[in-house]
Amino acid sequence: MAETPRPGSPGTLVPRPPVGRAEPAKIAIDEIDRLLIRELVADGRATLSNLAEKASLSVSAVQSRVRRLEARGVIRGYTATVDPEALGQMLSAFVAITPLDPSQPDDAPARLQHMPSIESCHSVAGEESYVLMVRVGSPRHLEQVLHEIRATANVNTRSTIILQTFYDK
Amino acid sequence: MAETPRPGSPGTLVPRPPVGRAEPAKIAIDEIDRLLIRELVADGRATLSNLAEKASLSVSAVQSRVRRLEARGVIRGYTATVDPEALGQMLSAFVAITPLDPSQPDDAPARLQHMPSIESCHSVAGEESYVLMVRVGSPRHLEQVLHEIRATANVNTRSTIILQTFYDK
DNA sequence: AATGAAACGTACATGAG
DNA sequence: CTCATGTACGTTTCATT
Repeated sequence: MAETPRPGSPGTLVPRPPVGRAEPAKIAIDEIDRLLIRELVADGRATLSNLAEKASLSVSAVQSRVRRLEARGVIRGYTATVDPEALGQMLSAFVAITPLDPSQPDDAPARLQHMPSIESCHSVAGEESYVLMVRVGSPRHLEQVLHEIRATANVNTRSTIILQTFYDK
Repeated sequence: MAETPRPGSPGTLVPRPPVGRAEPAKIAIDEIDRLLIRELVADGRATLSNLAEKASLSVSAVQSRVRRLEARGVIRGYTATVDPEALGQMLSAFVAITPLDPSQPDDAPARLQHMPSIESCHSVAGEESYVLMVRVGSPRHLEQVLHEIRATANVNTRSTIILQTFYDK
């Protein structure tokens, strides 16, 4: 195959076409779908009739779209949003962890999954290997959880205490 | 007031009573409430009858409890859980930011709130001042968002790319 | 606080155009 | 996708314990 003329030769700092939005979209998700999703994120208990009104569509049409979005996994499910502090989880933190022994199989996420104080677990490209979001009742409780994390997954931890959450859409 | 006898004198490493759960609990949330919350987190569209069955309670009893939890703000609301990748947000990152000019009023969270790529914003006790969770379509898009964050809030940024999310309860 | 029943409203499913 | 129909069900209210 012939090489396409380089749109910016190596070493130049000339950027390529305008950014726009990356649109990999395996299958089509149109504007109506996006509207329905927005509404359902705003109110997970919205009825089909609610949605139909917002979308200026019939209930049936909305129904099939929502079912399709659910089937495709675009909509994963529905959940109640709970105030952690109301449940006594007064302290939240990001906990970045690094395996101590790189020669051993790294199954930290699996080992930690059962711990109820761990809300999420991401593997990351950065100084550490994983970042956890942890919610506990008190500093004492955090200490205990950190000990358990270290012992369970054989990792170092670096914690960043959350002082205030401004928004979490 | 007389000083209470020190339960562990300064300098000792003797811990105090067992950890248990910190229970600040302004008002009572009993086990049934917790069950209802758990069920509603698992399925935000669960009906009162569903919940009544799980709790072995009457529909009316469940109704008043759920309404109370909502009114108190324990249950903040209901939302659909959406797969970010299905919506073309293929890249997520933690972005830690630090104000460049400490003498200026720090209103970074307010300034950034309008940006749709920013999913959450926490102020933290750590090396940086805030940690954002950002979702974008591509590395190019991330670059653009980072520029906008820096320009809008007059901050430095340090990004940690999320490679994979194992769980996010 | 919880129960049970009664009444109401409507959300949802289905099939035709 | 719209429209129309019928059933089922979720919710609300209230009297009672």
